[in-house]
Amino acid sequence: MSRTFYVTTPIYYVNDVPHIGHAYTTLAADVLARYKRIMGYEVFFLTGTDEHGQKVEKTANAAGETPLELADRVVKRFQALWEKLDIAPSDFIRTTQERHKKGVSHFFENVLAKGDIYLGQYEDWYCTPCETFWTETQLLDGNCPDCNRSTEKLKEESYFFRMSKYQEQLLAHIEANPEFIQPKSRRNEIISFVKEGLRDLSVSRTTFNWGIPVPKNESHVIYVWFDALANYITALGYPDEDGNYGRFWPADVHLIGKDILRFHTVYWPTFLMAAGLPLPKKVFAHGWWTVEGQKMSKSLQNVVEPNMLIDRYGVDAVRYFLLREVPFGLDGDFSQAALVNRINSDLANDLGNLLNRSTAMINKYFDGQLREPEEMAVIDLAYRAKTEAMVAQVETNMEDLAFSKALQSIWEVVSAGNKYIDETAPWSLAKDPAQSGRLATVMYSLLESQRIVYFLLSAFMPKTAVKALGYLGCAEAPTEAGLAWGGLKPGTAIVKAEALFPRIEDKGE
RNA sequence: CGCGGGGUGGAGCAGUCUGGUAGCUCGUCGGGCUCAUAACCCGAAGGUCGUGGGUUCAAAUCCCUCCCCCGCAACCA
Repeated sequence: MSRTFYVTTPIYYVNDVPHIGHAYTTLAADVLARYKRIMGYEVFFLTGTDEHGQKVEKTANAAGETPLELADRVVKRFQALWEKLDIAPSDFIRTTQERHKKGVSHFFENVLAKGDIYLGQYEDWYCTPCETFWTETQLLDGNCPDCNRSTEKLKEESYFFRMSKYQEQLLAHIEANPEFIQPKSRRNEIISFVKEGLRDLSVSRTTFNWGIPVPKNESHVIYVWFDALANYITALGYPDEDGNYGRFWPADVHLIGKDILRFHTVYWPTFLMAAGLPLPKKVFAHGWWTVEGQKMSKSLQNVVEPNMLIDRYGVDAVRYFLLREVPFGLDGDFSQAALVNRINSDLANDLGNLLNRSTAMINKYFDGQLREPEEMAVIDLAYRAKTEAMVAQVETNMEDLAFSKALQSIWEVVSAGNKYIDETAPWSLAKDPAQSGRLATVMYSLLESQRIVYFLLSAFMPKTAVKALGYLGCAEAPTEAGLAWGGLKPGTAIVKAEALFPRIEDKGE
């Protein structure tokens, strides 16, 4: 029985267009999925779109189209971006699909039947022009915080989820499973939130129609979060126990942005508890990007368009930058200057140049043919040991979702390679025919270390890895076994590499 | 007094739990090398570790005061 791994992104709201934030989460999931596949896991990587809710309904009406037409349009943009980013999900779920609606209805009825959903009265301050309910504390001087007009107390019939009932059980789960909510600061946030007390949650709406109807009471639609969160199981075929659901649930990790932490660590787990289903093993909330030092917002018109970045800098440079620049879990700033800096320094100078000088030398000295290495000297063994240690470090880092650290670990070996060349001075060895065997060993070590580097990098930069491995005469797909030293076969023809990442001279302007 | 995180060389960060030469990346300056994408390797300059006080032989690290920044504070995808 093979090991499985299930990773998800949030499903993105179609009222928004794809930006760097969406790309970030989805990219992280893709890298994790690729890495786990290399390590021999059977991986299911899910992303998709959330298409219900009042905002979608309103936006579609304003644009003179149906909500579904709007969704179809936006879904294409998301899918096109993932393709362009070399992101390859196993499935793409849309909340308007039949499989999802069926699953959600079943999930709702299940909890209803267990008595944890009941019909009651929702009462709060309502802003009629905005068609939005606000809580007492959200109001500004009694007025709507959005439009500043007056609000009135309104009652509406609503189904409620008995969330309060699960407060202690949830707290116990969070405390017994330190890995459940990450990073730790977020975990503390949620613990103190839950300790303040959970109230029952309104899980239906009657003020609009664009959603999944409550079973047997179609004047209500199911609350968007109840609907949306369930995608993680409906995409697997829930409630059908056979197939993917039985195979992949519970999820190994839900990757989310920090803005939707509570929905994933309070609402979702308590829904699952009520339904009697296992909880996801881990929820990881990553940080937020600012852009050139400023908060990303539509009104500032500084929302970073990933398509433009890819066209300008290349897909792998963008993939690398996003995961290298900032520790996953912390906020970071996106700037073109920083991106250019990373490309020049890490990708061109360190990584690409190492491949160039290595493959150039073997072509110059050995006609492009990899020779059998002789006995390794101390310096070679140290370099090899460093390479082998990297594999273990990357494994640890990936387990912690510390993408940035994983890349740092890889770059330590890249740097060690550049230093190794300097210290072994192959150009001197090449001048002395008696040193030919020594030179063969150095060249082998140099290329073999890089082969392993690119095996690991194939999770982060798939296209670059294939290209680089091609120069190294290595066509096999990266596997865990292939991470061991000694994979390159003597006799292999090594091609002199073109620059993987040409330096960028104009600094981003 | 709501809860929590943070303020470290020009920039971004680590180190704080388990006190004892303040470290990394980028940038700057000097040197080396010539295989390479003017790349690479070595070295140097640069910090009273937010403020004030306390504990200690010794504090970025422990305790207290104050200042500043940022999250969370429920139905908002």
